[in-house]
Amino acid sequence: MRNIVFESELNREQLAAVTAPDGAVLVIAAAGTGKTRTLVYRVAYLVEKGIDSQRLLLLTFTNRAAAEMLERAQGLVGESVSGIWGGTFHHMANRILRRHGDLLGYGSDYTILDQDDSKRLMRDCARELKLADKHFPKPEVLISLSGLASSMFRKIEDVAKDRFEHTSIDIADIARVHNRYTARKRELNAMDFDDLLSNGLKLFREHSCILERYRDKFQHVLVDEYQDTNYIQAEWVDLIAGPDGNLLVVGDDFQSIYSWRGADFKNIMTFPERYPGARIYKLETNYRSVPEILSCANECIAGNPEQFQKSLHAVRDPYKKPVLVGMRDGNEQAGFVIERAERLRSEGFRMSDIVVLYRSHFQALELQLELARRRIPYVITSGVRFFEQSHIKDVCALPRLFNNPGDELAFKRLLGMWRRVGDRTSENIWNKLGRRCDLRKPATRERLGSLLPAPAQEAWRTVDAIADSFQDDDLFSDPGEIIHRFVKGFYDLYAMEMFDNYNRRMEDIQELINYTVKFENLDAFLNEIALQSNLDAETEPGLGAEGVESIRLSTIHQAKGLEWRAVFLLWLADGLFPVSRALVDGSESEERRLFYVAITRAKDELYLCVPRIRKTRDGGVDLLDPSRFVQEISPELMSSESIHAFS
DNA sequence: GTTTCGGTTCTTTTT
DNA sequence: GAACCGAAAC
Repeated sequence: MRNIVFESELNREQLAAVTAPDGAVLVIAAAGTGKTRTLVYRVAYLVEKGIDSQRLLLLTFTNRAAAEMLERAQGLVGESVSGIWGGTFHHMANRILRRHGDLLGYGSDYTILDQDDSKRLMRDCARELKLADKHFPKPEVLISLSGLASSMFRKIEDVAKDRFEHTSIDIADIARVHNRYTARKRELNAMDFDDLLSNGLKLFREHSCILERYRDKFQHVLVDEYQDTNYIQAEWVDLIAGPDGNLLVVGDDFQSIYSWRGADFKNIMTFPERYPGARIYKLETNYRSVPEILSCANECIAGNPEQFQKSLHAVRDPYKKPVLVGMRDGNEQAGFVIERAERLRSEGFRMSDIVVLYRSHFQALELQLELARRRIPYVITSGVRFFEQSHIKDVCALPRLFNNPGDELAFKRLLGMWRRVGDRTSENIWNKLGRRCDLRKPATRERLGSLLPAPAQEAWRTVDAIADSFQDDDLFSDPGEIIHRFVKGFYDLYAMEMFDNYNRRMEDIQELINYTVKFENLDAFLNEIALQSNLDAETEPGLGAEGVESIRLSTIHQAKGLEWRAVFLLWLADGLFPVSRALVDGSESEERRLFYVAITRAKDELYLCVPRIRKTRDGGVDLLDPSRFVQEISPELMSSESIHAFS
């Protein structure tokens, strides 16, 4: 362990927060003020003070944030932080529920429904109740209602009423689907993401002995991005820390961009009331951005007068103003970004110093095409998450079923790939097998074979052979080997027939197999992938799959907490950003916070792209107004450019 | 009765 | 792309 001189490695604001005495601590950390640094040094400080790292709990919102913090902490104090419990709220809840879920009536082998699973399940419930017509809310909407109900501890009827008060939607129908969905999850011994949190809370509320155990275990609780906590998460943190516990939370109300999933920045605002003795520290010295960018950010904050006003103090030297770029359409925008990125590169920027940010995934389409055409390497944090792609879920079905013979969804997914087996057939067979299917038992496999229609026999034989070979090798708990043999024996051919981009998908699967090496057994692997959204979160930022320096393309949400030397912000037009929906449902101020998050990602250069027209689906064009967020910034704070590539 | 196929439509943000 | 829908095929 190297000798850390806290006084010289931190500024006054940071040092005060890092060395804060025990008890409740609130750190208000504006963008770019060294929030992560502060948390990491706090961990180091506690460890140096002699706190056993196993008695630290570090909660974050993303896997990436957790990984980064643990890594940096390890860099500071070495292996002595290896025992720290660090991860997302969902991870921690899962870890605890695996151990004590039986108290809530869950088997310890419960499955976690990812977004795709929940959506399908919800869709099936709606169909079952004959509520799946055009005018009924879509599964995603129903999921989010259920989630809001659970994360705000409100009745589904009330949540639905807020949303559908003046429509023809029958609230009772929503409740019926919701109840069916809840019942189905129980039947499946499954939890969706919201259940992990609400059951985590329920466990603590109803079983004080368990709560005591964890409260004793964790001497210090640290929470990152506290402004994004929802009701449940805040309550859960309150419980595990205890009223007199050592709880340090870090956040910035102005970076609260998750209210649509229940986050409530009142949690951070009311923290001092809930912890009357709490010490409050503010970090306002911004090390990241040049003053010109910060001036724009500060004007943006003023757009939300109902929020706590703050100003970022710059320490960097003046450089140049953010650039407001007017262009005709998406193609010109793509052309501009590429042309300017190349120029930046010739000025000494690395490709990984550059990011392109946008409100919604589809807004990156034209740019992606253009980058691909010109063979410029880029990485994108894609809309479809790695582990939710159909081919990945396909090859995980068999390992899942080996691991948990009661996993109905995995069973149906597996059989669904076989010829002439669809929803109905797999449902019937599942019932005939007694609603579980232990493929490790030869007798079960034989029974399954006898129930299948003739065209599916061939696929069954390969699975039978795989299971058989494992009997000898005792490889049932090696996920990589299961997937490998499944692909070799069946999926390879299947994928070739099914997908036109067969090659790319097989590369993904190979990557998945490599990824399994990290895990000791099947259970650990399956547990992880349910809560992991992307593989590339693990790889070096700025590097593509082959380790090539690349430009990153990302939604603003996914860029939170990160920084780049140059930021391009696309589609700054009213209706696109802010999205039109936000303007009717009153979330304009959240969009403005999102805009703030976007511009504060930039260290040196910021390009605000404002296209004037957009092609509509039917081949016409939409005239766009520049985003109100851009118009709110005083013109003299920006320099203007206009692109006329084709005129 | 089920599955498969071919055409059409849509795309906010994440664990 | 992928989810959905209706029509054709098993």
